[in-house]
Amino acid sequence: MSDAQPTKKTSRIQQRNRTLILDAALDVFSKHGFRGATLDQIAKQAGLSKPNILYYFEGKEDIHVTLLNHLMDTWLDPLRQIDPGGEPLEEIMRYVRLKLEMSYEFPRESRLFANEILQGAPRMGPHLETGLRPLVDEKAAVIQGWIDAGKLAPVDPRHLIFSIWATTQHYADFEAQIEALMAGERAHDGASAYLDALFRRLLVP
Amino acid sequence: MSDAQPTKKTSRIQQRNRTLILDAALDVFSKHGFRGATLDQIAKQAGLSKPNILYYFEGKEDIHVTLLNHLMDTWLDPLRQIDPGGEPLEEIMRYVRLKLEMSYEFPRESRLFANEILQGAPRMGPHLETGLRPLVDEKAAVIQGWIDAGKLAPVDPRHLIFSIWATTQHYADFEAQIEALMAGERAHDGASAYLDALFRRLLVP
Amino acid sequence: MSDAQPTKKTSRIQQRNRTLILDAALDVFSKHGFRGATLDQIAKQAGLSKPNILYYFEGKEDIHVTLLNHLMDTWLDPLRQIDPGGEPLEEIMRYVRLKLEMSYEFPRESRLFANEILQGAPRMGPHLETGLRPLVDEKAAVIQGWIDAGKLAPVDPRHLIFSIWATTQHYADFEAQIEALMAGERAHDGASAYLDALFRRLLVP
Amino acid sequence: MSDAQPTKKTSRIQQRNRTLILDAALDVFSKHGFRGATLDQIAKQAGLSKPNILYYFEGKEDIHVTLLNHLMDTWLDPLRQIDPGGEPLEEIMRYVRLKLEMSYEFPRESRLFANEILQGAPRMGPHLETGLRPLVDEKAAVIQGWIDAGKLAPVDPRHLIFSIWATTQHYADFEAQIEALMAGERAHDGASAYLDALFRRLLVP
DNA sequence: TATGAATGAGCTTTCATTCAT
DNA sequence: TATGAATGAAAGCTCATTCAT
Repeated sequence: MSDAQPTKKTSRIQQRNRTLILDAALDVFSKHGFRGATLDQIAKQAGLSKPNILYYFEGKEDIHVTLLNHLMDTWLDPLRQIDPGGEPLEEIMRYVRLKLEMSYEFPRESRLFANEILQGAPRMGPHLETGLRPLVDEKAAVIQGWIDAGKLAPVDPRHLIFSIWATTQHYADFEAQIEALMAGERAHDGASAYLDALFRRLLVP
Repeated sequence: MSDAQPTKKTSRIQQRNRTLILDAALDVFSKHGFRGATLDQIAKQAGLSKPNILYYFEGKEDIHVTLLNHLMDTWLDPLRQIDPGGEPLEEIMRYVRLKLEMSYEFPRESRLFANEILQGAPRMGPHLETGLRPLVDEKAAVIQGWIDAGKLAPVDPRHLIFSIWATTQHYADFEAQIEALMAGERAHDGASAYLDALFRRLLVP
Repeated sequence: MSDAQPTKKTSRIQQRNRTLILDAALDVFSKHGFRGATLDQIAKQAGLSKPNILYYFEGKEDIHVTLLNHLMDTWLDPLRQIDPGGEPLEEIMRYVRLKLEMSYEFPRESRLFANEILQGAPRMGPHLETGLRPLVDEKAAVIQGWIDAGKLAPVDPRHLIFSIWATTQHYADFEAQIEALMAGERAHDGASAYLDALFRRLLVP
Repeated sequence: MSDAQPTKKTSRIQQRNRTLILDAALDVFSKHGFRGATLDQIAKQAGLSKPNILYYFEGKEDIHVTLLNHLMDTWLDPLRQIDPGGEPLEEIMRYVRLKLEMSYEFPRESRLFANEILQGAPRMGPHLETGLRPLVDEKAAVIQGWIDAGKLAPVDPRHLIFSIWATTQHYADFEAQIEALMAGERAHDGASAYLDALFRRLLVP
């Protein structure tokens, strides 16, 4: 009835609702894990009815997988930005800095990811093998090249990457513990200086 | 030693079954998180009936809390062993080594703990504030003393501890990811050498 | 009157199902007591699925409490109707008659109530103290006034009320026993005449 | 081994334990009803282990039935004592007095019985029909005889008996309600005088 | 006699999902 | 699009009863 344009291309409202749902789901999944989260919680947080949630997504798992897919893209962006033509030490240090900032700005994303890996990545599908691995291989080779060229101290590039992930994401993933141990202090400032020293001393040739 | 007074009368079979249950529960909880774990899984893995599980423990939460209590003790042992009278750099490096070994030998414990912290530590009760914090405060002071005495390079002791936890536990907690990225290689050997270098270079004055 | 504002929006079907459930629950609770009743029985009797029952009520206890709340209102109505301005003896005798009729018309309600009181009224909450007591105090005072005015023989008004409750509700609460002792005879007619004599002779000054 | 007399005649300890169990069960059953009571509660209250309870009785129902059997005997004793050769009015009034005393001295028994009847007497078996009924028939005939002889006012003997039961047992069965309505006052004294008046006025010819 | 240990059946409740509109 | 209504499956837990000693 009426002019009804071919509405197949996801209307404004559709886009808005999908976003609402994903944001609510990110909150809930990152807080309670996949099994601990309920559609009721997500629906309530999104301000939509439960069946309406399932109009936009095929099920609980679909929401989770969609979140992980979106996440992987932005999550790996800093790593992609490591420039083979840049100044080696500064490229790495910038990566550390970016990852730490992401940990503070997107702790929910960090925890969602941590939850998934912690449980054996049952819903990551091929992402680790076909998405992450080639990128890590590529950047590890870049770093190895820098080391071979004497621009960086000789360290295992993969373990270097792991330790950057571990130390930066730790501030998001283990926030409950850090809060309990730092009380009032904001951990942020100290972390930034500390990690800068940690990796700089490791890597100066 | 060994005259076994009839104290609390936990019979042989009781002790055996409690151990069976706790071991099975450690498996299941560390794999699926608290909410994701079911008594059925635990019972099956323990080879006992579900009501029998509840004969030994008051409920799902009781099992989980018991595990966490047991865990905290052994988990913090390496930190307790840092000897204020020892050689500073070697005390720290031994701590790193011990933590990494625990990560390899007790990955389930590490993941159980990570799961709990990740979700805001809802069942850790007073452990973080009254158990962990004093210990960390104490050891941070020891390290600060060493730094003040010029025995270690000046770094924030708390962030140092966090980074040791993060990097060592990472090999247990993110094992799924590491497996995907290291393929055949055993991460262990490389990690040991890498972390030794990472922290040694940071700390030599 | 009747323009039906969209107040709380209890739809037709909702109202119907809530009524179905409450009626089924009245049956089951009055027959087996709170603990003896099961949601399965209620669901079956109501013709609904068990989870659907819990869509309308928060749980077994909620159903029971709702029934008791509804009940108290109608149950005390005859007592409320005792008119301080009426003819004393006839007011009392009408109360006896009404209570006996309720006992025959609503035996399930009587038994539900009896079950609850018999077990110490654990789910009646404040009803006895704040709902029933003031009403009884008030009516007892009215009766005492009549006695003081010489309109009724001097008796303790509270015990009078108790005995009216006891004798009338007995025909509902102890129906199983009465059936066994009266065989074919309908107890109703006899009861009506008997109680009329019992209380009339007591109260004529 | 040793002299071992033929132990089939229930030893001292057996008798003691059966009594312990029955007393505990009376407490628990009268408080929570049959379904609401658990063997655990009974065992704890009796100070015996659960399996030991089942050594003395065949099951939960057996305990309950045993209690009811014991009960019926003593419960009907006052009715049996009504003496056809006695002074009619005083015989009845003594019965009222005895029943009221039992209500105060054995409220648990009264409630156990009330619970059972209230739920349709599913475990009373033939007691009502073959135990109670003949006795009531007999005593109703006695009373009728007294009425026919002009010794008592003409009332229906069965309803008279019902009302005596109802009014006296009410003080035990509805104790929770009475407490709430009488607050501090002991209901006992008032009840005795009130019921004496109630039935005396009814019955004087 | 007595009891730790064990369990099948059943209970209330939760939850992802579907139905009907 | 949107949502009240409905449900099968499964969860945690209880309990009368049995087993084994």
